[in-house]
Amino acid sequence: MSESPRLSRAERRRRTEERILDAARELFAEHGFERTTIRAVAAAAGVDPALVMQYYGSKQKLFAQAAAVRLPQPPAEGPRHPDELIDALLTALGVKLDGLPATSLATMRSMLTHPEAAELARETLTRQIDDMTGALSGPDARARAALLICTTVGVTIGHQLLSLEPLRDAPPERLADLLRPALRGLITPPESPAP
Amino acid sequence: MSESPRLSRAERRRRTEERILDAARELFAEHGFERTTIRAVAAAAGVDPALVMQYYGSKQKLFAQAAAVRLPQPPAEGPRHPDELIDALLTALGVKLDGLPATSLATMRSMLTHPEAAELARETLTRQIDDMTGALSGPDARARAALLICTTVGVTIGHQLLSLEPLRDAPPERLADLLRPALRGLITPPESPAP
DNA sequence: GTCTATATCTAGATAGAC
DNA sequence: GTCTATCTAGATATAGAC
Repeated sequence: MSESPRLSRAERRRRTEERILDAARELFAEHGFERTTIRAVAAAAGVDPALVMQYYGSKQKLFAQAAAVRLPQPPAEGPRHPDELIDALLTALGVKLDGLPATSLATMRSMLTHPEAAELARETLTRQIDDMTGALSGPDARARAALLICTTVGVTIGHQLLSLEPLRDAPPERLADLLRPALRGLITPPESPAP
Repeated sequence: MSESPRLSRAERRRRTEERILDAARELFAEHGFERTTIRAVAAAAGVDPALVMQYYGSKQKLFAQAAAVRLPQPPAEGPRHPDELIDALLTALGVKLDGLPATSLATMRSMLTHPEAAELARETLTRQIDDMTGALSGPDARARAALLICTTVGVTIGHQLLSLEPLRDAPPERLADLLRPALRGLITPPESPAP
């Protein structure tokens, strides 16, 4: 079981930390903050519970690390073509792909019941809304942006977190195709035909 | 403080039970299952914690009562006019109005982290999806119905549970108007112009 | 550095006094 | 019938042995 023997102490420690964090992410993503125990995380990572505390200080801090989202999208500069926007949306929220990263799922899973996760989610979503707002033209851009983001959130929840059977069984690309006209309905400025 | 003195014992008890249930609904809706304590419910209802147990047996059972949704919409018979469907959707999920009943909020708040709430939510949403499916024509009716429901769920979460500022500040009717084209994009059968 | 053992805290549930 | 007091379980967090 022991890996290559030439691993520095620091390297071994780094790997253990990472293993713990990965385990935490998965459990937080699956069960949420409250129902995930330090013991379970330790067991999943194959370490002692005390070690988890040693490394991360508290359950809160462990969650903060596990759920920290490194926003990967600074692009969204100025208005773009609607179809690009739609694709960006579908990609960004992982509707297209088979699943969001555990990091995002962890935040999402707990955002309705854990204050810190709620704050994190609000910040992330607000930022996404702001980016999207800049890309929209016409009246009520900010509200429309918010509705766009919330739509993808709702679909993600139904698909990834609740596993609603009609969404779970449908191929992701098909869902993306079905969603396109709806998203376009929010992207197209209201009360004026498409430009 | 004592009410009209001519209240039968049974009547007084009934009112106390109701007061407890109301308090439970609000706290479950606001904080979720895990973070709501029997003690807090009792305090909010102005009774002793033991009384809550006496009446409802367990926290689980109290939650089940508080979150039990009496589905108020058997209508949805056969296909209708798209605009009617849209209005029904917007009304049903309380986007239009100022808020959902605490009962529904309680279920929603906990559906991502509490297994029983998740099951309840799945049943309710699946039923709504089924009703909606029957009202849609064209291919992939069930998937489109699911996307419609999830959209309203996402907006409700952003609005009522996360209080995203762009949604919180916008008048509900305005949001409804902005959502209409998007919902229409899912109601209109794909790959064919509007009938 | 790692783990055993334990302290402490919180909350659900219960028993018995009034 | 109502409440005080308590029991119990489960979890975070810590102290100290190895």
